[in-house]
Amino acid sequence: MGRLLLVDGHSLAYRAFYALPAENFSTSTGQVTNAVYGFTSMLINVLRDEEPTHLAVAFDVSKQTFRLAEYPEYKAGRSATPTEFSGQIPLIREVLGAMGVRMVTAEGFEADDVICTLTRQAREAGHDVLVVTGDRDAFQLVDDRTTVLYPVRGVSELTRMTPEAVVARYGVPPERYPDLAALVGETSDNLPGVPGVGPKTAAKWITQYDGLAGVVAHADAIKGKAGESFREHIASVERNRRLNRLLDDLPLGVEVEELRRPGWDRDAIHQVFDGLEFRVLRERLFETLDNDEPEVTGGFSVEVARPRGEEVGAWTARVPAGARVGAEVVLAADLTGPGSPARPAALDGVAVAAPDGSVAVLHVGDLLRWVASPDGPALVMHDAKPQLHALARAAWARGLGPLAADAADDDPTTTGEGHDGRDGGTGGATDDDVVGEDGTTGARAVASSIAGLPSGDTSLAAYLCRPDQRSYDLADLSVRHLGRTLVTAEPVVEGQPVEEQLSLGLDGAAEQVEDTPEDLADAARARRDLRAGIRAAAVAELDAVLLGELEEREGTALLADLELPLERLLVRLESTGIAVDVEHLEQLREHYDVRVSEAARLAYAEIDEEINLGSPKQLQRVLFEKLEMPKTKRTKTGFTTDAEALQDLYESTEHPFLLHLLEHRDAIRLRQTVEGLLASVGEDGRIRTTFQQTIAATGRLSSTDPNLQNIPIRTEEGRRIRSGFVVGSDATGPLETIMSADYSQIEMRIMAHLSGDEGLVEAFTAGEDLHRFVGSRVFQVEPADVSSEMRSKVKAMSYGLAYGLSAFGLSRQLRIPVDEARGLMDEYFMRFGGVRDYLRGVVDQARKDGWTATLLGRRRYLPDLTSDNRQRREAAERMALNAPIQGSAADLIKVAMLRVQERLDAEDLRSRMLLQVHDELVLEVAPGELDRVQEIVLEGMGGAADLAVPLEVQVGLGRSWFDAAH
DNA sequence: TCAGACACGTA
DNA sequence: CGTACGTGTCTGAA
Repeated sequence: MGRLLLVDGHSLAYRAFYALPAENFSTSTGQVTNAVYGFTSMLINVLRDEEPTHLAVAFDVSKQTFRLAEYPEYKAGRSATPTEFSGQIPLIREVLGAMGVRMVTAEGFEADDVICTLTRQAREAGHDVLVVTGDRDAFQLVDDRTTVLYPVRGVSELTRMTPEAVVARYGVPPERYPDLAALVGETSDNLPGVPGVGPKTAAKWITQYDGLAGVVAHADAIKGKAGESFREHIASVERNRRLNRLLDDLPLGVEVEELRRPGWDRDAIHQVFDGLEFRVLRERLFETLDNDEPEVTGGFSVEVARPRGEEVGAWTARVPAGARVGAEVVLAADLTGPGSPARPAALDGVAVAAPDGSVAVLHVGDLLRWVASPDGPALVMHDAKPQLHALARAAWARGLGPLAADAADDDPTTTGEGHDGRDGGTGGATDDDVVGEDGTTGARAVASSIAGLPSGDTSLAAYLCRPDQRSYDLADLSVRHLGRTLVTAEPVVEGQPVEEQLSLGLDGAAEQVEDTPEDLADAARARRDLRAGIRAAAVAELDAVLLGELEEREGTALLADLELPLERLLVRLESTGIAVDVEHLEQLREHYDVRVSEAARLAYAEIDEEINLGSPKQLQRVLFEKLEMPKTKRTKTGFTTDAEALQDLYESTEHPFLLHLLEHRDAIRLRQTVEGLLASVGEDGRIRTTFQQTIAATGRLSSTDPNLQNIPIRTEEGRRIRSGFVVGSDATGPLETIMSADYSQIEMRIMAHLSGDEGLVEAFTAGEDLHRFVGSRVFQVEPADVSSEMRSKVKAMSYGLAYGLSAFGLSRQLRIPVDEARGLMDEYFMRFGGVRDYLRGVVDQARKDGWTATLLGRRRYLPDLTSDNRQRREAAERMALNAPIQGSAADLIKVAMLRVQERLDAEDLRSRMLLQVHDELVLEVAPGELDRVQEIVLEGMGGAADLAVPLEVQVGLGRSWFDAAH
């Protein structure tokens, strides 16, 4: 089932022509291009926003139509088409030709009839249809699966005409629209309507008499002047109706399937756009195209060598010192194999792809020695963090001891030992020792070489280029940026019969597989080598392309100096983990469990039945049907039962069920949180999260598996969970305390810095409570006279501003009238005009450039800022307001993390960083190091940037995360 | 079994 | 009709 986009070429070009000032759009040769520009721009927007699968543009071909034959005055009286316009039609056709868009015409008919016919065909084929036209006759096509996008205000905005929208605007359903138009007339077609009859009257009649035919039949019954006028003009009304009926049975000789969106001819587009001197438009077009399936040429074909001993040096010699090589670890078995969720896999070497295209799988020891040597390469990986974990485990397991990059593993039983059995099972080919023939010499160099890996990471590079993408899958990037498919065998999965897996082979082609166990194991290993080899080769090529792209976006330093070092630091945070008091958590679970049962029991007693309290559907039945409570805010599937709504309901009904329900919700959630944490405690009593570095479009980290960035803190009961995160031990012995350090009001400080607003800057240097200070300005009272109510209003507004909050939103949040909210905002902007100017400027700049930027130049691209769809556009505007602020805060804490770790390492301290929670760092401090660590943290965080306002850092200490909070 | 909707925790 | 996330449950479709 697809979506067909049909565009009325003439109608839109015409609109564009009159909407855009010709003098601003002409090429150096004097060719006027305003219509071409407006038309193309609109088309790109619609392609981007609506993502049609099929596409055609209809044009009128001749003046001689059946309508003209019936009514010689049809469309008469139009002023002659200016030559500046008609001259642009061939250019539009050129653009469409280059884009491979099918153009459809029919001799003797209008574009509307073509569109109507194609609409019918597409509907019969089961497709949805979108029609873009400035001709209102098309409204008759609208139904639940056909939408007309009708331009308003030139071509800058399109109105979505659904059946509901047609009814709302004209008072008649879409199929009756032509009846209405026949009565009212259509000036642009020179079809006069009934004098004295406007849309209101026409709609009334049509509804009353069930259509135009009924109106005509009852003509004599219609009273008044309008009725009289109608009777005099019945003939022309009926003629209008004949003329505005669109034809759906033209012999076009086109099948809908032929309209499937074609592959793009990039060269042709470049040529045409060069001629038209469209620069920005070309970028927008390619951005849109790049989001679609690009054309793909061949795949990668590599020969994978497995050099050993002497052969290793021979192979590595082909790589110049410092050259960038792609690398991908070869796992002895897949991580996702059945029954082994997230179990560390053994390493069976590392595939490396040399600049000359040759690929080898090196044993871990050989690779690390090579990297550590003076003529070692620069390794580039894709999503290096999990691979670095595997490498570090492998090195540890081979007797190298904890690595600098991974010094926290103090329990060898969790580090990847115990996979020997599997190695044996897949061929017995275990890796050789990291330590070479020359004994332990060089082990230290090898260890530090891992600490410096990787030199590049293509997933980070891709993320910095386009941080809004959902995933940075190597195969997708390869298709998008290299135009090559990544055909790799799926890794052999543990737990499934190897024979079955291998019989499929690459590309599903049968492979020659002998059936001795040794042969099967060799074949499985060869497949894993090939897979990793192909990926390494892709990484090497992708690296070059993405570095170029990143350079254009001025993000090279961000990658090299921030994200890559941070990735290495995150490896350490993740492998360190944070200690938990399991006993405490187990007691807490029991406690919450009692609360859950008790709340459920009381809730059931109130309603005399045992429903599933976790089912919004069942809750809706009980609340709104059984108990007949007032309806709450609508959701897609009914009425909301969220906590805020339940609280409101309680205030109006005082029904005790609601309290028990809220209590149940709260308790069940806390129990779930604790259970999740308990489930992820490792054998050493520590919890290890995974920090995602390429997920948040603003540049923040995120935490998963478990998420340690959303541990409760707001409620007393929830905070008890934080007491379960405690100070632990390392290999040397127990550490002393947990340290929590957070930035206070980081986002507001960034706002002050970026806006340069004098008042706000002063607020941070005045030594007064921020919100009290702001409140005194807004309400024009002495700071001491700012009431707590004033303070909380101002606080909500200040933070809301960074999110693009509207007066409406503010009124809803504060439960005050919209007018009061608006007054509050006006007053705020009056006092802090710099903030207003800044916020306005951010959106304007982003619309012009296409992106926002943070303090460190991290960009976020927001193409929807020019969308014709108001919802999308306004959503993008709010993102544009927030991205520089949230993103700059993310920049700062990342810088701070690196600064802090740099000092901890330089001074060889045992204390270590455990968690990052957006504006907070959690550390574990070793005995005797407290003062020094506190200095380092205060200096590292406070000095992360030199802003117009000071960066204030609060530090707390305690045996648990709760105790360390302040 | 999977995706979407809902609800809710954090900054 | 306030940004950025992750996780759990329920539900209906596949």
